[in-house]
Amino acid sequence: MPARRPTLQDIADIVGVTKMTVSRYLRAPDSVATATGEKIAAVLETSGYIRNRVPAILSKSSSKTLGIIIPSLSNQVFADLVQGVETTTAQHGYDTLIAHTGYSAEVEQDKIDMMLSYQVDGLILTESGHTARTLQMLKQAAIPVVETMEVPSSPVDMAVGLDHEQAGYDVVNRILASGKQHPVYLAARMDTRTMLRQRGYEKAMVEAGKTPVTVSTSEHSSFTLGSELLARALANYPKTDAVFCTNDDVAIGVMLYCQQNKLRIPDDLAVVGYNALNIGAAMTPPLTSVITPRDKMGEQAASLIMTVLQGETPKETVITLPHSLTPGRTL
Amino acid sequence: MPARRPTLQDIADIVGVTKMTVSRYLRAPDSVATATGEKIAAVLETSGYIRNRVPAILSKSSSKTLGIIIPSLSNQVFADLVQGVETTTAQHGYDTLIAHTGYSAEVEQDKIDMMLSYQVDGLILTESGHTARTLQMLKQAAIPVVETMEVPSSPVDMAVGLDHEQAGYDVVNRILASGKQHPVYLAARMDTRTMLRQRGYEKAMVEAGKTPVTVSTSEHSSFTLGSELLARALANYPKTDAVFCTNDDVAIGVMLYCQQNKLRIPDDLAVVGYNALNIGAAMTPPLTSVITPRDKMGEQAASLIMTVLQGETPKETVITLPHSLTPGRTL
DNA sequence: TTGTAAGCGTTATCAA
DNA sequence: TTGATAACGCTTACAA
Repeated sequence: MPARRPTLQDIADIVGVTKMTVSRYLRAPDSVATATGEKIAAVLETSGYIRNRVPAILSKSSSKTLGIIIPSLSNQVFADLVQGVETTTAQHGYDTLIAHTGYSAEVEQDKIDMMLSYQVDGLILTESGHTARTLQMLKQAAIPVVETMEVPSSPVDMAVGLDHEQAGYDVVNRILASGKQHPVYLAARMDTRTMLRQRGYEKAMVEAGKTPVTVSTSEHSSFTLGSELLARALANYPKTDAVFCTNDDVAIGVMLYCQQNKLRIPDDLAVVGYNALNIGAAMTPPLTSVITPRDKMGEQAASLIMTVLQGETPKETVITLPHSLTPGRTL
Repeated sequence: MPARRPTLQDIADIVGVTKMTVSRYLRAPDSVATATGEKIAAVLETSGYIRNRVPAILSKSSSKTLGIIIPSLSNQVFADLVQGVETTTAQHGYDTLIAHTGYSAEVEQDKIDMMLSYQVDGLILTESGHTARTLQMLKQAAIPVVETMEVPSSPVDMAVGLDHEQAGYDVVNRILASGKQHPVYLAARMDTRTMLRQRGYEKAMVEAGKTPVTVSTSEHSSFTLGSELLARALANYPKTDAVFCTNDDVAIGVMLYCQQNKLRIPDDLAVVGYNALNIGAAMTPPLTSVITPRDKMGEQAASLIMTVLQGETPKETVITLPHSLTPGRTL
């Protein structure tokens, strides 16, 4: 076991060239004489050299890496977003670093600090509530930043997202058009998107001359939580005949509760979810849910950053993607 | 907007001291005269200085950061593991960097390469199948490495995990003890843990004088997949009266299929899952599932690394944690 | 209490 | 085609 990792100098000493030649070989094998290249290749192989990008980051202040900050590591929604980002970054030879915040703006600040101290070339964020210090850091860092998932009213820099308020509004109008009279909004932990959907719900309700009713909690959303929220809704608002759920986890919990309590879906209770995850399709009847193009958002967010890093100016820097509804049968 | 991020030198120039004094202030405010400290603090505030840890990483070859490599970003299991790791690292002032592999050993190699090139001080891995190049890199890097989730037969370095084969063996014996005659193993994408559980299943079946039957697929596990696997099992092995599922997603899919097809659980079909996620508790009847202490694994894995980084030698470097079964009612 | 000098490992630049 | 040199921004060790 070596005392320390081999450096370019170590390789060069063995081969009998300077580290500059080895460095050249690593980045462009053709820029070195064939014979030299072969010798270097052999030594690299046996010594198990691991490249060290820290010096390059130091001298160029660039790391060929994007940072992605997501709220949660166990949510398919953000996994899809990351997948989309990496589809694009991989094509451009960029790496990605991932950190999660647990939906806390303070943790987000710390993670952004860490990523900036690692000199990421660009950042992709997923929440639009930032601390003052975060905003200051992002400004100072002067790197391209894209906020995703939602489109903030005043973006830090660029944005690719959905109009969640409009989606909520559309869903509720569909529910009302189906003949339901008393749709209730079920909300879990209040992130920004949850609140935007609520606003859309309320707007549609008010326009229809109805009183909006939201049943919410500060807990993480979960399947069991969906059951609890529905129980509370039915207890406090017995007329409830439809629920618009802030996400599919809650919607599934609602459906499971209905099965246990012999409520027919959608006859007794219409259910609409949000994000159209796989489990909804496995339910009986299949869950009606809002389709959100997460991977596309990720791809476009990364594309915006790549464009800026190439010194070009994107045509649009704030992009709103369309939403639609699955052909489920719970509405 | 500045052309580039302010450096310590910039701050120092404004204050009228050397960058060394500013550096001292940042790390230990008391090591600087009170008056000087106040001046520095003021300038730091207005200039929005962001610390740059790259030079320190370069000169000390240490980053106060651990790398965590997980297969998937949308699995509660790995989210819990990361949570456990971060509980420990936070106490020691260490940061974490996360990367995901999509269950590919080649991607794992690339991500490990990236993390090593960022000079992480330790690595936490979640799969035990590594490429030759990965093994060579880990050896050269000479940093503490912990493999988690399972306990490999020949660990790269240290390990904290569960005995999945034993867990599978125990589950199947419980199923047989309940009177079921034809338990089938339902497997999704074959990662190492899925195969270990299968081995335990087969061992128990053979010991009971029965023929093991595994129904599997190369696809990602999902709820819909659980339904499909069960349909295949029932079609090909009509005597099937119990299923041991490689994870809860598959088990839930099985339960949903049973609901649709009026199969009674556990009378017509017993179901056992793996990981004891939240959704299992929301089902009717509640899913019986193997409890895996993910957060504890993460904590212990990180503790091992912290111990080594402090120059001490851990008492045990290969730790097997206990498993148990939820008090569900599907068995 | 503050300052000076050297060094971390790579790459851009210029020279041979 | 290869080499010599300087630079990136910080911290350690030593000096004042």
